[in-house]
Amino acid sequence: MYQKNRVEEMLRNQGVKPSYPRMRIMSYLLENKTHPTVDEIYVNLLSEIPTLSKTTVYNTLGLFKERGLVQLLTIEEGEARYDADVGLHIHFQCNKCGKVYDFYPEAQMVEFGLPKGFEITEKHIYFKGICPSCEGDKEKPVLN
Amino acid sequence: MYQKNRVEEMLRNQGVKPSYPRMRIMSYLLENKTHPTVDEIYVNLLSEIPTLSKTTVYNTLGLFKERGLVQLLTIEEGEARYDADVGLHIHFQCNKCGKVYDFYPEAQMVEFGLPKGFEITEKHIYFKGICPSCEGDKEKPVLN
DNA sequence: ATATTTGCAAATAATTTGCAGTCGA
DNA sequence: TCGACTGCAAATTATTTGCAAATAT
Repeated sequence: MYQKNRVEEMLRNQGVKPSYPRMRIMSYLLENKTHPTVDEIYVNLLSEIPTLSKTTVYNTLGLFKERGLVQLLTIEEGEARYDADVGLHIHFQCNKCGKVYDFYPEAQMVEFGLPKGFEITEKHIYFKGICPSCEGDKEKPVLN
Repeated sequence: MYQKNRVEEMLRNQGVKPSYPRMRIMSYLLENKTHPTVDEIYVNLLSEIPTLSKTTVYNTLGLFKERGLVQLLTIEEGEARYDADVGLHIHFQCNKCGKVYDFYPEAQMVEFGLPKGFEITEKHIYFKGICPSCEGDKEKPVLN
């Protein structure tokens, strides 16, 4: 469980005013490491923040991304997922259940070089396949 | 320039009937290694195939992907890009001009392992940043 | 003639925008 | 009070779907 103050400080550190919706959205991301979509965040917070609008969720996540507080995952076509872990790690999405897993490889396993002149600001590694719990049947996404 | 017969054979090999639109779409991908979006393919082929519809482009690319003839890139949010090179390589997208570059790293540089039980069918590596031609100003995407 | 492919138009889904109301220093 | 934040509704964009017409074997 993240302290309210801790989250507030995170936001302030990046120049983001810690309004109530922003605090709750950041807390949600920190407490639910499930790479939620905008809609998942919206739906789940709506019961606690009845006045919340999806526009605010979009605005807030866009702002967080700009300030480097979150990562935007484009692993799946047609929907944006957000991750409060901004460090380099591998995302694996199961083609059957749609769940996204995290893996933290040894540093030397992800050492790639690019020619001089390319300034890298973001690195994303996405794998797809079948996860152990879905092993057996190889159908396409069912997403519950 | 790809031989008509060569493309036809590629499609047949994967059980795809080589209709005229399919041949042209595959040729476009083979000749324009720019990771085009559905719309780019559609617009560019329209002058040569006036009856072409976007539905056909969607259908065809979906079929190609199913048969492993092309790769779907989700490097950018909100639009699907397609790549006829299905081997593992690094995609770098410039935040300013939006162009997507390809890099072919040494095999040992992209050796990552996952726990037993995860069956991997696709690997994608996406980098973002500023390319040499856009060096100097770090604005956000302009996309021509 | 029969199955497949194509293409229009409508439907859906995610995201963005315009703008008015609200909140906080 | 002023600028920033929020939220509704409408607009935009990408993609999918239903079905009829065209095509090919």
